[in-house]
Amino acid sequence: MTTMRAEALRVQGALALLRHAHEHPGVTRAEAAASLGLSSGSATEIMGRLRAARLLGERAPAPTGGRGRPSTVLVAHPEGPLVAVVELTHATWTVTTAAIGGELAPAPEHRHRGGPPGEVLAEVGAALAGLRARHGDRLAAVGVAVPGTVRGHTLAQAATLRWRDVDLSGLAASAGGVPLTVGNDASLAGVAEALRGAARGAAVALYLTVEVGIGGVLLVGGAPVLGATGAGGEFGHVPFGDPGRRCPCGATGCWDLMVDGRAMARSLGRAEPEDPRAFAGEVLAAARAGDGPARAAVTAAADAFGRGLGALINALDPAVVTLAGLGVDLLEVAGDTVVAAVHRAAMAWRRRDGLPPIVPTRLGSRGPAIGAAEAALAAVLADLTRERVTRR
Amino acid sequence: MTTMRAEALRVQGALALLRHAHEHPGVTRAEAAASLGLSSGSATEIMGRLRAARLLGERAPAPTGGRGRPSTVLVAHPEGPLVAVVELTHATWTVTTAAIGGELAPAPEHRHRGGPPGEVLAEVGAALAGLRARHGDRLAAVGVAVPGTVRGHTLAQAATLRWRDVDLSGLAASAGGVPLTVGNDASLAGVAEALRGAARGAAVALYLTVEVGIGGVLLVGGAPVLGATGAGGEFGHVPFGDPGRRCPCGATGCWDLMVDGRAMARSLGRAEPEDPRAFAGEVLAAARAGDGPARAAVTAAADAFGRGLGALINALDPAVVTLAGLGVDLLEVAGDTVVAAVHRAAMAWRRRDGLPPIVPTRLGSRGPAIGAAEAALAAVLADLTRERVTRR
DNA sequence: TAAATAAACTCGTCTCACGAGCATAATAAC
DNA sequence: GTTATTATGCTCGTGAGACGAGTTTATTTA
Repeated sequence: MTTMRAEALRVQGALALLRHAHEHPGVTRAEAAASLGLSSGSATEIMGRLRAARLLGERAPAPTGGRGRPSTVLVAHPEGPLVAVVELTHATWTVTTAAIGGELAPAPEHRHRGGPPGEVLAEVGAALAGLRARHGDRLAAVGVAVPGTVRGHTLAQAATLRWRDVDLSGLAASAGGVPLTVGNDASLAGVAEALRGAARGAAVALYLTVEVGIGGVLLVGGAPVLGATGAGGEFGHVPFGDPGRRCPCGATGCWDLMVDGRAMARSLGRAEPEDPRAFAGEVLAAARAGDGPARAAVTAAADAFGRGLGALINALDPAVVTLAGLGVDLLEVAGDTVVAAVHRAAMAWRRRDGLPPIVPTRLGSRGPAIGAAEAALAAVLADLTRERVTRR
Repeated sequence: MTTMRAEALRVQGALALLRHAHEHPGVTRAEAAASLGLSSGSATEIMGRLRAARLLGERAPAPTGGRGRPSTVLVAHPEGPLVAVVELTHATWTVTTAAIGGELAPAPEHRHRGGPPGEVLAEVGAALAGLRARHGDRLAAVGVAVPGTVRGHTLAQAATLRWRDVDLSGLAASAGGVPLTVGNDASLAGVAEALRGAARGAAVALYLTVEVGIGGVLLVGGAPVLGATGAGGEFGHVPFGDPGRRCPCGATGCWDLMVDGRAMARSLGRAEPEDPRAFAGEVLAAARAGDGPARAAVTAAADAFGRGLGALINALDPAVVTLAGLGVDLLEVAGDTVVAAVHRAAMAWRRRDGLPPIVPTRLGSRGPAIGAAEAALAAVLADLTRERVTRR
């Protein structure tokens, strides 16, 4: 009866190399060994074990042009573990796979009719069963990104889908009973941005996405700060707005209400739009085309957005702020207004020392899926601690 | 030329036991081995190495009353490493030591006249030199808690001391050139609360202290989220207050202005007090004694405090909120008001699911010193990764 | 074709943790 | 007071991982 600690210790070196290869796709064995401080002998030994365990493979390098024996490139083992990645949006679903290294296999986007959960989940489940049939035991985990509040394996609330308390653990069963990780799309996109996007390497990063309301997450060392119940990152429901205005969330003055399509409609004297996201798109297009009232509405939203951003920068001191969704548009159309508002809201000494850069997402709409893949792969790597990665 | 990775791996088991003993003072060897999953043989071997390295010792147990051979209690080695702990407040300084396990040696509190930095630092430096003379090489690090903004080893700004850009690295020299960790007093108190106080074990905890303005820190897994420049936790400068009111920090509407002695003075129609902290104390005493206007002023502050708290709970979703300073008084005198305001500011589903407990600090005024000791000891433990903890 | 260079492989050695068996220190039962 | 019971600590042979010196291999340059 060998204890877990010993096993964990044993595979430490192997796991370190595996993690490094995952986090630095395309790295050569020699580079990896150097940055981990491994001797070439140890690297050989560890690679032998990882190859035998079907975790990591090597391929011939693209010729570097330099002298000396070329080093092999570390890649996912061709028969190595895969994770299934499910991305659910208010109108589409996508199922694909990712291997160590994090790259997503291309996959088609399916539209759904926004019906009851069972209908959509059946389709997704069938796709997962297909992956299971194709890849068998290689399928090691499922990562799911959903547009709503997540608690454990259930989607507690998804306003755009009009779903409540939907249990997603059936998806794990469809994929053969493998571990399941479920996350909010914005949180996962933030993770992706911190691991492989515009916030890579930042010790503390803030990710904010504006669609209908504001979603976001604080990332510390690439890990999302999800809070005690997994519902952290509700920055939209901090009262940076008009204290007299009641939010559907039950609080008043929420920042949410000042930034999105609903706010623009109010600025323009219109009724609340059916689809605030689409409405915001129209207003932004008009503003880009030079329409005066539209510009004013966009500028007002940009100002409110920047004011809140400045306050969050005061409180959290991120090294970088990454924006997605309408945030990118506000930055493009009224970047000066955003920056000026951030400036005004920031503490004086922060202005002097330089505020963090505010940059658009680099992964765009693939963020949630990439983040879901990372979450699932992290679970797979963590699980290996218990498995045997021994010689032969 | 042995690489670092190998050394790090070698001492892993020893470090794990050492950390466990540090984090669970008074644990027995048998308990520690069980929770780390070590066999009794391994525990013996590791303890042998740790004893030989003068890191950990054992003492005879208090009789448990149970059957069987009693297990020894893990304690800091009597000749083991010590850290010097410096706590600087607006009116006092204290220098003491802590060993593995984190307990502070009792030490007198010295008053200072709030003069120029050199004067006070000379006194502190002399005390550190004294510790160095007494303990020699056992003194392994210095941890400092200061009432102000810290950047690296310099105290960038300390309003109550009227210091700016004071370099503290001289303190390391006084102690014999050992590593130095400097931290903001509120951040360190938060760390202490998370590791050994009321927030122990919480995955995410929020610590807030009200003195003049609001200091605080978010703790994730016991580690402070200090942000990119080390200036995170400025929750007092988030605009939960009156948007028209300008804050000395350069922003407007800061929460700070609504909660402390200055706010109470405004409520009472008084001029801004010289010493807002002392003034707040008087108002609280009057409120406790039943004075009507004082009660109203305290209630207003409690309401503003609770409103901001609720917003922060929305954004960060802590498992527990720990209060210090005036926050404790507000909770005692007007706890109902605080809780009601939190309730109103929280999102509806959070109200339903239960808000996190809001509790007073358990470490009181010793928080900053305990946190400084923890920070310094963490540096010492991290350093051991490179040292040899080998047999004999 | 040979020299230079960089990387991978081989193999003897070291250290760590394991675990089975034995020794020890306390309480409980008689 | 003596013996059984129980939990713990110690001894020691074993296996695994990483090291590093020396050797082999693959590529570029002369």
